[in-house]
Amino acid sequence: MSIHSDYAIIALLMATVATAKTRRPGRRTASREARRRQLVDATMKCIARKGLGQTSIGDVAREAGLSQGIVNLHFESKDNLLTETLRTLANEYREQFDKTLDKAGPRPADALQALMAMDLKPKLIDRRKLAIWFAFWGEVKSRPTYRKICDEHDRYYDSVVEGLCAEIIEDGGYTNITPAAAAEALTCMSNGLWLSCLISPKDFDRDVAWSAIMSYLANVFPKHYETTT
Amino acid sequence: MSIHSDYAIIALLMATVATAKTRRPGRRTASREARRRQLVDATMKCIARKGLGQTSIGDVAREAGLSQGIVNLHFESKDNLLTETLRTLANEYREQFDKTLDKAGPRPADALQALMAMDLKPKLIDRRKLAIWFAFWGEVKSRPTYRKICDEHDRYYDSVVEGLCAEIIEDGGYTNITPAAAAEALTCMSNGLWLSCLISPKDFDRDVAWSAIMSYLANVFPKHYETTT
Amino acid sequence: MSIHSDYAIIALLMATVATAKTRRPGRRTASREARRRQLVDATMKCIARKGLGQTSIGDVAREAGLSQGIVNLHFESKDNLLTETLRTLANEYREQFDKTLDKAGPRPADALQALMAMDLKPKLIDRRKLAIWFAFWGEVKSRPTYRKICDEHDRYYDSVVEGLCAEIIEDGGYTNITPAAAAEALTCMSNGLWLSCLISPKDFDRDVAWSAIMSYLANVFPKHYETTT
Amino acid sequence: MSIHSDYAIIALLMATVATAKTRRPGRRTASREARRRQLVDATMKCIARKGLGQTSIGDVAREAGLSQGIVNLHFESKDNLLTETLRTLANEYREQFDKTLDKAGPRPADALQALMAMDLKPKLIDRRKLAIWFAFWGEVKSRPTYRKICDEHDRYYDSVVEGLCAEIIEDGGYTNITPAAAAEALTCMSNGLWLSCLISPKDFDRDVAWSAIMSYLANVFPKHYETTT
DNA sequence: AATGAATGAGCTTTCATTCAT
DNA sequence: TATGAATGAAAGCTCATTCAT
Repeated sequence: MSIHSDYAIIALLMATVATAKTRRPGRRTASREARRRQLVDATMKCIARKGLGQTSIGDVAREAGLSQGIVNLHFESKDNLLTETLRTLANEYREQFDKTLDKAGPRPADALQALMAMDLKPKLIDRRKLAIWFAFWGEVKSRPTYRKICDEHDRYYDSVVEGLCAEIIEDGGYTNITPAAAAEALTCMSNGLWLSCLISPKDFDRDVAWSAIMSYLANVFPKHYETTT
Repeated sequence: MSIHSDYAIIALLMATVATAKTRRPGRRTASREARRRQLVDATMKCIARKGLGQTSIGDVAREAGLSQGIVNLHFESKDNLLTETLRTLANEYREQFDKTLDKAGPRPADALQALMAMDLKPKLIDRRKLAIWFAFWGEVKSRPTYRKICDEHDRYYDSVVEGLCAEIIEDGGYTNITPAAAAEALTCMSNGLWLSCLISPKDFDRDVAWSAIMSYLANVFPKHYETTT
Repeated sequence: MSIHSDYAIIALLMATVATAKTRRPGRRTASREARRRQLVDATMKCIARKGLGQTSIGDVAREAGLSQGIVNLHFESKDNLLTETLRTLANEYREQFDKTLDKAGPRPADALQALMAMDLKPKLIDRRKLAIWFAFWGEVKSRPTYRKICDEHDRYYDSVVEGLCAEIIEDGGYTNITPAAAAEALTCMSNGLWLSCLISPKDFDRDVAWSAIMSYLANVFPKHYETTT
Repeated sequence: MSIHSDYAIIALLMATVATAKTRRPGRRTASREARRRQLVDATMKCIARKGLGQTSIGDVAREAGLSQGIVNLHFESKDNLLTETLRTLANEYREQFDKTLDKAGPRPADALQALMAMDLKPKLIDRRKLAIWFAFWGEVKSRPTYRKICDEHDRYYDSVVEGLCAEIIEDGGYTNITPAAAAEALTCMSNGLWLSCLISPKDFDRDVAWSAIMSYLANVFPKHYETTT
């Protein structure tokens, strides 16, 4: 991990360590974890294709090529499966996030740009994944558990971005903006771009999206980013 | 309507005029429309409280203080009710939007700021309303009808904002940004702020959100907006 | 009426005089009867098209171009409507039957042949009418009222046919058969032909059907009917 | 099988071999088939007692002593259950039919008489079974699937009877009738007798019915059947 | 006499969950 | 560990009937 991950580590400590599952050591554990992951993957496919409300336990089992009872065997309830799916989704994102941070090199400006770019990468912004995120966000209000997971996930993201902005602001001696406001603007832009991509996939233009982000960076942090209209 | 509504009118023409229903004049029409509206309102309340997937036709009827069969009597299917609800939600937003545009006065910069402010107004950004938007966005991928309505709605918003940005850019002779990129950045920020508000209501700070938006405007259009950190 | 109608009269007396409705004399009576008949006709169309089980009161009202509540206003219940429809169906048949008998002339053999021919007439044996008969027969077992009406109707038919056969047998001095058996054979054949027409409309051949009946008459009453293979 | 079954075989080939289901061999198959049959039996009982239109899926499940969901588990829809019930009814009849043909011995006249007798046998002509046949016939017009099954069933019956008549006619050198007409007359008489039995069970007299049929045979095929008035 | 909005019971169907194998 | 038959609660929808207008 690079130096910037310090923020990541802090954020990690802030967040409830929800992923620390009780892993019984032993022969069967691996197989058990594999089955769970297989089911979570099947769930994601189903949600992306049919939507969260239309995804039944039977669909998931069929998608995974297994039998009816399998989900309750491994997750005890549909609720657990969905929660686990959301957690996995968030973890996957975080892995990408941390990897991106690692690769970006030591300069905060590069790291920030790399993170913004990541959110627009075709792999991540593919509509199926977006659909899953929005499916869960759609239930956030009525499902405290989902809200909590998303909240942790967001806080982690925000804290890293805010840290990077703080470094850049300090480095550039900018007085036109606070780290918090800059981070808020950037993260919100990212999320908003996802919505555009979900709703108007045909009109969605990665270049315009990218120039929207870069125009912000170039105008707010002119010493660090060049205007490239 | 002020001068800025020209964009609104253009956008209006672009959008399918879905609301032009054939209303037979007569005694019962009013009552019938009122019932439909009553049911749509009840639906919104239910979705906000329990989520879209957990809202049954029975819940809606109970919320409205009417009988089981009432929804199918007036909407023929749950699907129609939900579609109508989304449409009503979008129409309500548009009314607010147009009214805001009207009140803002003749200067594009004022109009743009007023629109941004509107999205943060407690009344509009109240979590219940947000929850409904996200509930529908969560189904957009698997429900083409929802997608279409949201798409039209977004296009209207975008076209107006882009028009305002174009006026401002021309007026200020800005070369650092295109109208499209500025509009994309602003609309995405708005949507992203909604997500923050939905997911982290306790941490959501209207002032930070507002300064995020204003910092963008002040930096991108410095001749039109003052820095107010 | 011709002489053969004596049997008709006897049968008539045997049958419960179910059709004697309480007709209040007065201005509105005619209009009221007309509405009832209009609804009965609409019912027949619906049953022919969609089947008895799939015909709702709403369908009937729509077919008649009237409003929802009209059936209950004029018949008090769906049950009454259906019963009245069956009665009307039977009455229509009887009118045809009596008219045929009237036209057939004084000789029993001619009358019998004319009745048999009537059952095969395109107008009567049109599949829509058959469908209605079978729709009611299908419910006979579980609906005593239907059974009663059909029973009366059949008894009338049988008694006339049996009477004609008796005359023919006496006239020809036949010893090979009883009137009851001959009548049973003929009426059953008629009904059975209807079933063929209903089930295999494309293969149903009126000529074969007619020759089946005539072969019976020619062989059983050789002095009265000629073989016409 | 006796020699007469040749016709049965031909007819069998003509008919769509709908019963050849893909039965996966294995443990559960037997049990699954048994459940389906149990449900079909329960359906027959319900239809006989309450009529087709009044038979709900819940009634069938209760009759079978099982739970609500069982029918949709094994048949996927009520429609499938009813279709399967009709098919089973037709198959049962065919089994009886073939068995009767087998037992009747080599002479066509005997076989024909045995078939006619079979239709009047108390076991077969019991009103409950008749009610089921008529229940389905009542829906034939509006349900193409029912019509098709009944059509196949009838064709089989007809082809066998017509074959027997052809043999008898050739053997006796009869010129008074064609095989087709004779077969039509006989099958129609059988069906018509069922209707009598359904509608006027108290007046229905097996002896009269039988003498109606025999009178036909004796008069049309005098060399093969004796007059027994 | 006629309408059509409203009701609520009852239907078919779906589906999370249980459990014997 | 895995299966899939079975359950039963709950869902959406239909419809005969009622009733204010």
